[in-house]
Amino acid sequence: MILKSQVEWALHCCAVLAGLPEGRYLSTKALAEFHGLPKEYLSKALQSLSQAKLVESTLGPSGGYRLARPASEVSFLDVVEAVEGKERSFVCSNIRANNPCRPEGFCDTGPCAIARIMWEADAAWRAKLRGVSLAALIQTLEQEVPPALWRSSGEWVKRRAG
Amino acid sequence: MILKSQVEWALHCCAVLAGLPEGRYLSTKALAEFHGLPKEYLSKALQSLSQAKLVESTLGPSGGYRLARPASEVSFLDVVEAVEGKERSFVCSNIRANNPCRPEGFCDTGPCAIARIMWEADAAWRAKLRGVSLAALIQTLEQEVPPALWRSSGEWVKRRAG
DNA sequence: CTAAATAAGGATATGAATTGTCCTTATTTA
DNA sequence: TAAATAAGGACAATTCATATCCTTATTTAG
Ligand code: SF4
Ligand code: SF4
Repeated sequence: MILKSQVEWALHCCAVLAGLPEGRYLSTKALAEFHGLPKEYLSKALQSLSQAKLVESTLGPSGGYRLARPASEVSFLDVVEAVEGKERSFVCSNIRANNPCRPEGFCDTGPCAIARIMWEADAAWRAKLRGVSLAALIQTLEQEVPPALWRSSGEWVKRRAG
Repeated sequence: MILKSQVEWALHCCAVLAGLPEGRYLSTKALAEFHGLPKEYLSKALQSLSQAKLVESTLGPSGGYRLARPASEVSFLDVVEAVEGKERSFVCSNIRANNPCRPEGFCDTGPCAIARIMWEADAAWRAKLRGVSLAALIQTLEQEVPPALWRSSGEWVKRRAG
């Protein structure tokens, strides 16, 4: 059960977009270069973010993406679900229905305890992700990333932002 | 990010084994019939449980599996990790190393904030699963499963237990 | 106005993981 | 002694993640 690498890519891209000067856009090409990723495939992840309304896009030279909301109002969960989907990680194939002791036409009432427990764990995972915003991430990164690298990266991004 | 169906199978099998009379074994064949699953493939899941020391096995007629510990001391997490592995769901491919602004030979100190946050969510998921034992599951099931079905299933299992 | 740059997305190829089957071997009990 | 079983190796089928290529419509820069 491994998250797709697009989740990591999307989180990194959102972190960069969150540091963009107000109103500017950053293109797929720039984001791909900055992270050393295949442009065409990264594009799919960005399209997922766009479909989820987390980012806005514009066309043409100086086009690209920007956050559709303040970074404080975009959570990790938003990004993860945009890429990975909202489905729960445990899917019940209802194998209890195969129990040979069941009377004919027996019908279960709702999900069983096993599924409920697995889903509670899933909910705990999502709650944790919901509790962290991109703004909080940026704040942590700013403290942790060496100042020289932080500054040069910021300038690189501004140079490429249309 | 979907858990393999073997997780569901393993949990169901453990639930059945937890209800087994003291000291008896239940075979792969019986477990497969009870759940309507392919015997050969279910066998792989049971082997995982065996390798994780959650169940004990014995050979020959009347052979099969039984829990290696009291049901109160086997958690959902034990079962899930036996089948799905202990690796975290978020893997970091360290794409920050591709940042074109990095000085040559720059070396990061430890995992970044993105990875740490994802791993915290993973830990929350595992904590939830660690908090529920097979004994607790059985108790819930006994309350929820219709008494007639509960009883007939118990008898079916006893008949097949070697 | 024109040409270049871009997002969006369809089609398709590749590789890896999951799911499933089949067979052999060693062991244990009936 | 023979049947039943766990263990596990080999392999096939399917699904999914990853990646590339191409077309289209739109927007801005020049
Ligand atoms: S017992 Fe629960 S997890 Fe298993 S098949 Fe039924 S609903 Fe699904
Ligand atoms: S920023 Fe974090 S998640 Fe991204 S590559 Fe670095 S350590 Fe991994």
